[in-house]
Amino acid sequence: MVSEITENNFLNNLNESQQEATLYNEGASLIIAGAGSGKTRVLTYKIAYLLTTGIQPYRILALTFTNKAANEMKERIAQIVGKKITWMGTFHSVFSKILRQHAELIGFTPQFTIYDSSDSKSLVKNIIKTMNLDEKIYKPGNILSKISMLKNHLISPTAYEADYQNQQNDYLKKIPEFYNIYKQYVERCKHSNVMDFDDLLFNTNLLFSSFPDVLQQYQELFSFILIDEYQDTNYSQHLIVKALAAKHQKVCAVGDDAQSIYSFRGANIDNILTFQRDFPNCKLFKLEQNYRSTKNIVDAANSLIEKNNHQIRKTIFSENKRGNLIELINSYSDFDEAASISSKIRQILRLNDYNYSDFAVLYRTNSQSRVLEDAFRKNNIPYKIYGGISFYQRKEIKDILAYCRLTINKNDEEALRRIINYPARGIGDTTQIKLFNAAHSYGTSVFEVAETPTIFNVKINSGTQKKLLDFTKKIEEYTLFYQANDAYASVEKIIKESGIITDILTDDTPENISKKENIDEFLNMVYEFCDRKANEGESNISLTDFLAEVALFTDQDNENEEEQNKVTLMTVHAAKGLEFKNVFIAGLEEQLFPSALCQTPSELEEERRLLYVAITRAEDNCILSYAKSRFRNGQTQFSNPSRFIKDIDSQFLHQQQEYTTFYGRETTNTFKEYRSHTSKIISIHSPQKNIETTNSTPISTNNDEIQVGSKVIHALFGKGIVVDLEGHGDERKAKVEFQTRGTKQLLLKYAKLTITE
DNA sequence: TGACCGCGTCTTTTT
DNA sequence: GACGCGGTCA
Repeated sequence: MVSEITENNFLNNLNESQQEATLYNEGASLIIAGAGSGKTRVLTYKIAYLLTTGIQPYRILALTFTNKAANEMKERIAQIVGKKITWMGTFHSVFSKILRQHAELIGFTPQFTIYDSSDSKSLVKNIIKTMNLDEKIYKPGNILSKISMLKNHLISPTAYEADYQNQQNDYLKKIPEFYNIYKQYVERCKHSNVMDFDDLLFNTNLLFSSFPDVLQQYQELFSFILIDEYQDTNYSQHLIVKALAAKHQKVCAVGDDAQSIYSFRGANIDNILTFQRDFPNCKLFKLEQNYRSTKNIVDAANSLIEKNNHQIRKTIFSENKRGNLIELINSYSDFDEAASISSKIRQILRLNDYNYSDFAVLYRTNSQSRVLEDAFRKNNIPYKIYGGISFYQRKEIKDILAYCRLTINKNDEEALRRIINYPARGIGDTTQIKLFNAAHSYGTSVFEVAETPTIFNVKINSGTQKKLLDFTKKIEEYTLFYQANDAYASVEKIIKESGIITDILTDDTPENISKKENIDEFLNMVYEFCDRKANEGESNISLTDFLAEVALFTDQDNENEEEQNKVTLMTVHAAKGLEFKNVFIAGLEEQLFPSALCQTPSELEEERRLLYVAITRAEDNCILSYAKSRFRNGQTQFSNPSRFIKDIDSQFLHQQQEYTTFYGRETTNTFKEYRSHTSKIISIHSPQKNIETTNSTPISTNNDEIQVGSKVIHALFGKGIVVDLEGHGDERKAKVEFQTRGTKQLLLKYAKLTITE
């Protein structure tokens, strides 16, 4: 009865193609949903509709890209049909829950803890160090991303070793020891009863393939599966979906190939195409009407994305009003850019009925936020900032979490390493090395060795032994405590008794005060977590429950209430799925957007998609901006406008008159500095709409032109003469004798030398 | 053992 | 500019 009424009501809110996509539930379907085409709405209504057909809420599996998206969708579904679906969240959070249920089958305990990226990196570093390898050759970051890629393709160390080609390649790349690092990494994670982010997916696949009865249990449980943002899933995730839906084929993937921006994390745009192959009777729906943006914004975005070769062709259109042209601001410096954006925000606010929260400034890299923040503070523009150092990455929070982790999982090596001597308790490097060595040779945990060092033939003096015992006893005490108390009480006890709070309160430097505030905030979050769980009907919310989720939290997940009416600052990646009335995209320059690290055609296409995502966040106004010079990596660098600007059809663009943005003293300095450096460039730029990026003279000299004897200018060291050259490609170094700063070795990749004659 | 300093390195995006 | 590392000194 109730369901019929609601069903009729909510389906009226959908257009024809949205309705078709919502109502088709006989088999597999793929919904290609253009930006702003009401994708979330379709997904929400589809789930709501399924619930009205009698499917139980716990039998729907809905996978989203962020926890936040999941929570919002859950709430909306509850509003529409009054039912709460249980299995909804990110791949990582849903499958970590499932893994806990069956952890023992694959050699873990249900209390396994989760390594975040910095824990993983620290472990890799440690392995490299203990293997006596050179960190310059075996760069932990590179090694880790290679490991991550392998795991995302389900290539275990054993499988890696089995393929002779791999060793051959590593040998050629001069990292022959890679396999051993990978092997050790996996072994040590397992010994530590720990999974990293990729393991959550890898081990789910392992669980399903090794235990068909477990797989079958979930195949039967989930009678319908929906996945959002399919273009950003990786192979490992794709296989999980394939396995779970293999029997009933009731699966619906929603995505937009044009918005695929996570290939660096292993996401594969082709999963969308593979999806159709894996589910042969898959029905394809396209949502092409954009409800979000003005015609100009949609047309401009279309004209940009057309320049990509690799894409599913579709026609996104808008029936909204034409709207304003995309505006293009150019500035002399990043500093000016920030000032221009501030004054532009003020201007739009004056002329229209907007709030601060209707504005967002998007950028390619987090480091760009700094100048913007300064300008906003100066201009009294309230702002909130996402990204950068995550709350959970702050030292004081990680320290507390490490105590918590060790409390429930004594094998968690990175947690132990972090706190065994923090706060300082006289267990120094020498002792620690002895403990770790013994643990590895006896194949036991470091914690166990620390408890009873003599059993493992570790020779330490009685003083140190006493200190170790104090430490392990303390942790054991927390363990007993958490088993009988709730998460809040446990965390509170740990904060108070571990000595962390005492250490921070010893003196009241501003850093310590802020640390104290963060700790209070953290405790508050634990409280809210318990509160929320209690409201959801769970009792005995323990530290394990909290830890199981906290590792997968991100900053976006805990929006503050006070953050209401503020301008949003974030990276384009973080803006995925969001929309704002007015969007600024800052730093549209070569070397920055597209990033200097993206060189191959496919990488450049991803950068272009990234800009497409950025532009399509805008509802009413979209303003692009670039600066001629930018303070980066400790020095002023010059660059040309982004090639992507000329990818946008000029009929949708309005370029502000050149060089109108002068703000304050700093600008004048920058301007002078700029002129003195590049007196040529000023005349190159014609004040026309179309910007010629291809013909403008590059500001820094092509490195190949530099020879021994070349007279050069360096932005910081001034004039000099090249006296020696060595290396090739990115490694190419020049020895330069500067007139006033002596002789320096410079990596040409970074030095940006200019030949003067 | 810990605090501090100076040097060199490296700079993308994040579940 | 920020960070990590290694060396030095108390």
